[in-house]
Amino acid sequence: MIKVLLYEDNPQLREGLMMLINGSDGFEVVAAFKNCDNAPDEVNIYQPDVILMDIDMPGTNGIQGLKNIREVNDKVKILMLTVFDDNKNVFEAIKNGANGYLLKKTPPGKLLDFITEANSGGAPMSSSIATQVLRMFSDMNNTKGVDYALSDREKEVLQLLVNGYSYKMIASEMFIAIDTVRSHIKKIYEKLHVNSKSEAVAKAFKDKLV
Amino acid sequence: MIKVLLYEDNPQLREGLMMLINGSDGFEVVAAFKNCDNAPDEVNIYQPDVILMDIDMPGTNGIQGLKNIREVNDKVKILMLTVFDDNKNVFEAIKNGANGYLLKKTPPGKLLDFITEANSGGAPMSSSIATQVLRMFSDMNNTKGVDYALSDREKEVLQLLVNGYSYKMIASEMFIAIDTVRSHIKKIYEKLHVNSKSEAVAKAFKDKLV
DNA sequence: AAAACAAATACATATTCATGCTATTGCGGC
DNA sequence: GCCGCAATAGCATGAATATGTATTTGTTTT
Repeated sequence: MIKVLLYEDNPQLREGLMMLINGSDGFEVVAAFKNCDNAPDEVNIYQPDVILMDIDMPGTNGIQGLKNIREVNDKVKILMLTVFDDNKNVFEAIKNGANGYLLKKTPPGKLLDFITEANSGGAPMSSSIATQVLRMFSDMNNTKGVDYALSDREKEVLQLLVNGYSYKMIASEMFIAIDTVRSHIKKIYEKLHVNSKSEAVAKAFKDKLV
Repeated sequence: MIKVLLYEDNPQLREGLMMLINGSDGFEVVAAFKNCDNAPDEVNIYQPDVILMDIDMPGTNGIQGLKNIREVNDKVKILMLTVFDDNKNVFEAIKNGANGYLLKKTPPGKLLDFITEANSGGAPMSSSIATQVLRMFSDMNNTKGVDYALSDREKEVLQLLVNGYSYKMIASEMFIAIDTVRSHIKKIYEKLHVNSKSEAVAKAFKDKLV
């Protein structure tokens, strides 16, 4: 028996979900609330397996509710429910430990599957959400950004700068004279359009050169 | 009719998949190959809607095949197939524009659903994969890491350092004396366990303090 | 072959940094 | 009321950095 806790402000939808879930073998709604202002306490009391959490609720919204619950319990599976697959909320929810993200238009049969899936450690997502997540992921990791046309040697020097090496240390690390280090760094500054070590380091991080 | 292109080195599995897909209404295998050494050309010739791509293949592996195809075609949907849900490959595949990631143990009926889902713009994933993706995502964005107990003022100074300001500029920006800037920075260095501006900047980025 | 560029080295100088020590003020906790 | 701490400020000194100019030696491109 999977114990479900429900947070949904719309009375019709809340009742509908309760009927659906309670009417299905192996599922049970242990409680349902119209806001998650006291979610952490309620989770403690009812010890659900899975929580269905609406995103848009008056008072404490779903994301905040998620955070509050996660502060006291990182074991219960939390599925976020929303009307729109808007980028920002998806991102926030995932960051804060949601186990899945479903659109409200998910058909009832599918919803029960998703609850089961979450309960057994899966990460159910409506397909449009999954697509977004993959896109965010690949965007985030493919920034390889601007090409400053640094020479190999200059890249080496920059790498060492980022590691916090002084000119002197770079010189001995690379077996070259300190004056050579200077000229490399000057060239790097020109190419990156900066004029200090820390700016170069910052730029290296921002543009994922390292 | 969804046109499917198949890359799978295991003859039994390849035949099995062909039979399954060709035997189902609305699906058709346009071609099947035991390696993806010439994948880009083959994609051009057969114009499939969806590609099922095994990860572990002799010669060009699935990830490399994915990259090669994506260089000439970013429209065709590519589903990666694998025996293991190993972290590194999932990550690589997603980065390089895979549309979904399925375990080979996916039941046949489900597989057809997944192909349909991919074809209509979704991102089908076996649930254990989806769980991994979410975890990677949240790890990556929740590093809020170590707490160095910087005071508010120290955080301001660090922020300006990261922006490439000199002590003098920070002083005038914050309306304080340059010696005060020094004191703050000395304190920051102690707290971050560094001893130069660029190390502090690097640490700020690494530990997502900014 | 000439031109362009990368890598290495050298010297000079002004500015900026790192570090030590000291000291005042104001605020919150005990 | 005393203590600790954050924020402020000053002074001194040696080390590191930024910038300009110049030369030599290979490699690659045209």
